[in-house]
Amino acid sequence: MERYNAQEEEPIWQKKWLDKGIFKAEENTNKSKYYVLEMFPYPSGKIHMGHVRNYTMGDVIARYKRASGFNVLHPMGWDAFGMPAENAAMQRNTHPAIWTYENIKNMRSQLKLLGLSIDWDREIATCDPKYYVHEQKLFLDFLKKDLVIRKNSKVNWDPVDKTVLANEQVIDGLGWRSGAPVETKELTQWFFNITKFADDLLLKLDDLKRWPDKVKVMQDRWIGKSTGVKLHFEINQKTQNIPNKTIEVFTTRPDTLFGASFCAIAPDHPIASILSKENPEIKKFISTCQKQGTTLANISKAEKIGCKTGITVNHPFIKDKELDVYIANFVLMEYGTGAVFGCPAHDQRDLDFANKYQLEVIPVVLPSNQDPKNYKIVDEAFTGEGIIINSDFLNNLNIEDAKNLAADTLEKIQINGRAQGEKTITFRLRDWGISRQRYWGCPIPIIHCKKCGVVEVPKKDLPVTLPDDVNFDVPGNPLDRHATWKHTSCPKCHNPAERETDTFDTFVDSSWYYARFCSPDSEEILDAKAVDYWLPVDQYIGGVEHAILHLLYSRFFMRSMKITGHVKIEEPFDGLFTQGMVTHETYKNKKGEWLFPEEVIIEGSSAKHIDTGEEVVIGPIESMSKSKKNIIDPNAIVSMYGADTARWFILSDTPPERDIQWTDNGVEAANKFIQKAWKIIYEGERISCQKEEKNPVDFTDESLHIRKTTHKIISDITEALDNLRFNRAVAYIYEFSNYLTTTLADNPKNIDKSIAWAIRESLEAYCKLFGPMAPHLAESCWNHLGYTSLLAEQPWPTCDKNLITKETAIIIIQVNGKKRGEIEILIDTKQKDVEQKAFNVENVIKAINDSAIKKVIYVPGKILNVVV
RNA sequence: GCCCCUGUGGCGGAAUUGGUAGACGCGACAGAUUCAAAAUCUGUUGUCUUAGGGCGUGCUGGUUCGAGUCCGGCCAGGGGCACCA
Repeated sequence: MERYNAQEEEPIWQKKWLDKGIFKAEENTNKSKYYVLEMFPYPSGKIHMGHVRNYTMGDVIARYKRASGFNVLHPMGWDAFGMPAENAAMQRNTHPAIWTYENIKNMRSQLKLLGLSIDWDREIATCDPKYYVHEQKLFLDFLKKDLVIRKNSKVNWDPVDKTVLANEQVIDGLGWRSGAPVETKELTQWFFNITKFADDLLLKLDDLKRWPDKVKVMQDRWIGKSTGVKLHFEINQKTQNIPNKTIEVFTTRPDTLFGASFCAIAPDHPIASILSKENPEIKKFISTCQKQGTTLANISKAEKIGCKTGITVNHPFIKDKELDVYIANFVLMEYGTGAVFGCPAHDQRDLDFANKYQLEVIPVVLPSNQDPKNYKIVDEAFTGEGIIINSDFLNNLNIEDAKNLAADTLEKIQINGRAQGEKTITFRLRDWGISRQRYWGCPIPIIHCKKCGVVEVPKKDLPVTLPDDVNFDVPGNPLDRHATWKHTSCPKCHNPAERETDTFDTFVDSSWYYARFCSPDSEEILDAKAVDYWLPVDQYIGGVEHAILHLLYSRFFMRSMKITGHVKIEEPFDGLFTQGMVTHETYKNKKGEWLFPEEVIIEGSSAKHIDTGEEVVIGPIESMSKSKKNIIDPNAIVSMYGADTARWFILSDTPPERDIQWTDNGVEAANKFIQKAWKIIYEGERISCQKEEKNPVDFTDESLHIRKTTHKIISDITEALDNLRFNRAVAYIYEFSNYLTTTLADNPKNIDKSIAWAIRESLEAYCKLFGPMAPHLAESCWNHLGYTSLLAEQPWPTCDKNLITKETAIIIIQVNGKKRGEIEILIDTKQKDVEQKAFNVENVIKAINDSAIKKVIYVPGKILNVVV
């Protein structure tokens, strides 16, 4: 027997699959559809192990579903717009398009080596005008339905480079290239009106039964619905000369109004801006706050600081009570109204603040276990349930009732000709800003005309394509300084006008690509028949890092596309799976420089450098990253062991949602399996009967046992794959391998006919079962079993239920919950008979030891517990 | 600070609705084969033990005939975050 040679075999099968076109999704079929999609890659240049894991999992599902009789759509494309292409252009003086297409070419050929069952005819790249022309059309359709709005928003502005920076280009408040302190600048930008769907996006999370709870919780919190009251505090006009008569605050706790001891506004609140003009102290405080940034979690640990405005406001319920208004670093302009009232007793931030500035702390909610006479709040705010105290007309109510009564009362009080308060629902979700001041993105199909204002590019003039003749010598957006591209005429009045030079956020490209895959060549945005048939995606797979933005934006897009009539449903992804990362040990030399794994030789628990012999420090296991050099190149693994080994390893041992540690031992084990499976088929084929031979009339006990084992494994693996438990499917294959190895060794050539038949049945099932995971090997095995057909076209083995129905069962005998013995019984033996048999077991008699039997619990087919 | 998740042998991890804890793989050890090694194959491998068993799923308390699984409290590790009023 020759060793299985993956390097020789794999290309053969890849070519056969391609030539026969068996992975092409069928257009006209009566079969049920199954749409498998993995998050498409950004063409960075090379595939990495994360891709291998992602696409292997998807491929297993696609192959399994195809074998199970589904019409499978399993496409691939490229999320091809984005900043790295522009960075490459700046660094290497290559055009973003050339760099991107070169990368796509490389990565496509790398992916093809993995033997993925992809319908490559549907490949799309988002930077292709044939793709983005439809995105531009969609944008115009959205615009007509008021799904797009235009408003001001802040951007990071680099004053030296005179360019807008992404968050990741701002390092410690400085521009990444210029090093200049970043300023904020207001620009008029385009937004998708995602907040319009806030309630629906939240509500329908419940219907996503095949999504991980984790992702749903994250989206729930991101949307952040809260019910409360907006109320106007009347400004005491004596205190400051400002135009505002009231400050509007939002609260979810109107029940604690009697405990209010101050008000606070955000540093960028309009009133703060007015005051800062005349008060240098306030101005200084505001700039201190701005330096803190608002995006980092560690600010939550930062000290709560504030600055008195000098303004006071009147308490809505308590006559003559005034509250000082502060500007405070923990109040956010983006949420609610940018102003709060502080009730220190029942909010930790307010309490920290009050303690710092020696403000009143009035408890108004009394926990049930406390005595009102000596109930005090010192440095821990009470946020639990209780009864209202110290609150006039709210006293003795529970929190819920007090909230309602307070809100109702506020609605009845008139102030400046309107109700002082009103019940409101607030979301933390903000509209999606889609304008980017960059070249390598989809142009926004808009023309700005001095006379007509914002004018749409007529659909007949689409696509608005990117000009090729650009350079990146100077910072900033090349579209903005392009000599001719920018200048055009107004479609309405035909006077000179300017193109919008902003391009779309790349999340726009990825918010609808899954729909375009249904009809990638259609002249329409989406082919109605195709999307109605294929959508939703049945199984979507990708990294959990996209749990919020990409998935939420896609859900927004489906809703919007439904409104514009392009699709009929609202949810894009019926099933979602988020896979874990690929990790590896890290290595450093004595100088503290990172080393690649191939530079290191491991000896027991220590390591040394492969060339110098210098001692190497083994660091913690971390997710693979270029910066730490703990990466394994998929290409290297494929060329050394073959794609099946890489695929097999990445599916083994670790549950798919967890991080998997890449180890050399693991790869060796995977490769060992490949060889072992080949050997089993090779040896087994000599013993088994001919293919397609009729099944014998009678089976011996032994041949029946082989059949039973085979069908049990079929059932187990089918269940594992249905639940995406790839690691368990692998374990069952190992179990089957061990069983087959022993069975073959026990049966020399001159065996019983029924055994020869049972062995063939098991061998055929065997390669079909590991087929989705190691598809090339499976084809070679299938071929060795005498078939000229492709295994990829064979149906999934079906489990004969009669063969796995058990006639007998092992019953565990427990005495007081401890195992004392086991007996084998017929499955429907009555409890009385089981007991009788159990009481004859020596160890059981010993354990009972003449004690009185209190109770006997019998779980049929499983356990008998005797309580003494 | 808030939210979420996870703690099982030397390691990765199995264990349906609460019902034999440790499947399967790695590593280690022993043996076979070999001049020798690699590869391969066969065993053993949670722990203590007086060899009858005892103890074992982060710690601790509870529910139960019975808890890795359910409930309370704690500890540790990981992840997310936009201080969300």
